[in-house]
Amino acid sequence: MKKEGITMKDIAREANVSAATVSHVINNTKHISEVTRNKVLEVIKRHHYVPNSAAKNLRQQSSKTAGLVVSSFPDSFVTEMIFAIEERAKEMGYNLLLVNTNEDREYEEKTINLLHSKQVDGIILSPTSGDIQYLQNYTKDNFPIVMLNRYESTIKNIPRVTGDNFQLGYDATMHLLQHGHQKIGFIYSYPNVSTTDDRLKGYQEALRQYNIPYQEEFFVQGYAKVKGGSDAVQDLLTKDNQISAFFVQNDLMTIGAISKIKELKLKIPDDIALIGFGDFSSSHIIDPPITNILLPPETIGKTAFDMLLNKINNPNYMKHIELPPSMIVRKSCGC
Amino acid sequence: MKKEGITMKDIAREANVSAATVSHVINNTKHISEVTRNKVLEVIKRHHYVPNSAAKNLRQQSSKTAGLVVSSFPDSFVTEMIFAIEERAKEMGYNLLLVNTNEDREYEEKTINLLHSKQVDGIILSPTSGDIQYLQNYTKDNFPIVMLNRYESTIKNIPRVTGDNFQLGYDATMHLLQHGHQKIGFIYSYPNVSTTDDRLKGYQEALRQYNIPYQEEFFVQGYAKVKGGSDAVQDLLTKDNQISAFFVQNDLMTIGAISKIKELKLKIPDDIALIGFGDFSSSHIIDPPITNILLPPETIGKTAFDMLLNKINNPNYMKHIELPPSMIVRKSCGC
DNA sequence: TAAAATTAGTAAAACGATTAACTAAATGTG
DNA sequence: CACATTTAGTTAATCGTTTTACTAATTTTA
Repeated sequence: MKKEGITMKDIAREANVSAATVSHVINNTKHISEVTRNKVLEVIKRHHYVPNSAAKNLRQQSSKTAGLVVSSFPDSFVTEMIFAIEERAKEMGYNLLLVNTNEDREYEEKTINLLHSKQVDGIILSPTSGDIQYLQNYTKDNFPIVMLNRYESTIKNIPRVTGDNFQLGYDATMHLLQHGHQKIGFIYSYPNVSTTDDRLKGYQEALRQYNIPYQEEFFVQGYAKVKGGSDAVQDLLTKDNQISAFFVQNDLMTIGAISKIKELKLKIPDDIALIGFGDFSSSHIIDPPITNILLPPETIGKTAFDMLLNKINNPNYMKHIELPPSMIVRKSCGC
Repeated sequence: MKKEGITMKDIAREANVSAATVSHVINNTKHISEVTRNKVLEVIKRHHYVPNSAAKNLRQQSSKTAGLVVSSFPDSFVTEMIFAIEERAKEMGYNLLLVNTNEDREYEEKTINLLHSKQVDGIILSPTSGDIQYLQNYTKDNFPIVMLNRYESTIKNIPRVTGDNFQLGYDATMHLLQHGHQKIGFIYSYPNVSTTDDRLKGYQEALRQYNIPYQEEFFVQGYAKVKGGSDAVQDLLTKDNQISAFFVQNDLMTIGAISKIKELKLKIPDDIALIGFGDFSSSHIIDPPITNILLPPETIGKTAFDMLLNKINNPNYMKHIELPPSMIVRKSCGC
């Protein structure tokens, strides 16, 4: 499709000025007399002229566009982060190119390449698991990248904002331990990512303080949807029917877990206690209301964008930000 | 930030060929001998060279990027549509520039301008309420736009995919009427948009068939979040405590509505029946499980992208697609 | 009033690809 | 062998801006 649009030259001709003048009027890059300026603006308005930004980008080597690469999608925590980033980008006059890699490392690398070639000014990346050393190709050229929510511990030179997932795992587990639970199932969806790893470390540390040995079979993976939560509960209870509590790592799985527990005619929190991650909106009307431990998606999102902006404006910018978790105590934990 | 990247010329020089040859190798636009091709590819690989797409776009007048402009965000129906569109775009080799207008008409218009100037190949738009005649500036130049989910009835020449919201309103209302309800509250969030209007017409038509006069005060607006749902319920029950059923237009509001109903110590469905829109994942574990009427977000999303592609490839493409609603009957309706 | 400084605008060279039109060498054909 | 065709690659124009370096006219200054 050829879009034979109006160009700056056309505007210039019609306003009897040079293209340079039109450009200066549009960008306020030089003082142009009131009369000329108005003449130009009038022609622009009349034709609904908007400058071609491919040309502009090409010339300026910048696009006022940022890439946002997430590794998974419809879980309310991620959605809200995306929303916050979009909002912040908008405020700052940026656009956002959104890509979901679906936890595919290969695709992630291709995406970063593509976005880079699209002249985005920087990328916010929530990495998949797996080796992301390829990122060093970009960072060594100082191409601005910041890591969102997850990080890769071997890569130190990329700014990042994450939650304090160690603390999160620790707090949630501690809370359940304090209620007297000894066998606590840990249900997660993505292996080998910092969020899971750190929460597990927190979980282990809490157990250690209670002198309870860590049992690997209580650390169970499931598909990050409702079904995954149900299956994980089933799996865990089959392994050991003494398990009396679950700590579930995302909202859909939490729903699945509850649904399975109810299906098994077990009572929450009397037979099984439960803490879920993230404050999804239905938590408080579910019976019993769910106790959640959470991180602030909006803050994480906005911070990520601000970091990216800093990195764009200052190649030496470097910071690792870790936000603390908080807990909304309702009934499912046994309180 | 200047990114002094490697250009095609650099690759050409190093491979001892012309830039044209490099381009041909990359794009397979001309037969190049095996030996030259490999030489070029080797140099490209060695430098991690990726063509500058600002230049490419400028030259080709196309960007393989589509704009996606939504009017609101974190409600699972919209999220899933976005997800589906992103997925389809990816399959088709497109990228997506995502903007949320937050129901702001002015901003919507600015956004369309901006995206247009960014050389997107087309735009998928879920319009705000209000006058969108400005779109005609684009359609008359055959700039590809398709309307998603909502439409504006005065604009006929833009392809669109929506749900059959008349049927949806009709079916939901009918269902409640069949359970003997006479006074049914209709809780919505966005006025003057086709989705609301059409559902209302369906609601009215159903009432008409039962010879029940339409009462405008049962048609109540609320903020599209949990709180909005609670407030609307409160508002309606204050107006008329004979109201025995609610039809709620989005997931978060449904949750708010339930929460308020429970707070008032009313039983669902005995005292108050309820049908919500959209199949959010917690519907079935809420007590009682919620009856939902819904539209298929994935189908709508994918269809929208396919339509856009059609429109991009054929300026005369024109179609209005309307997808039928379906109902998931659980307990909250009184079944 | 002559020189200097300011103002208002322009010409033309980028930016980095694609692609139509061309050339030169190699191969095929009668 | 002479001519046509195919193959492999190149040259240079082009896309639509921005921006540096320039000019010409006007105003200020001494």
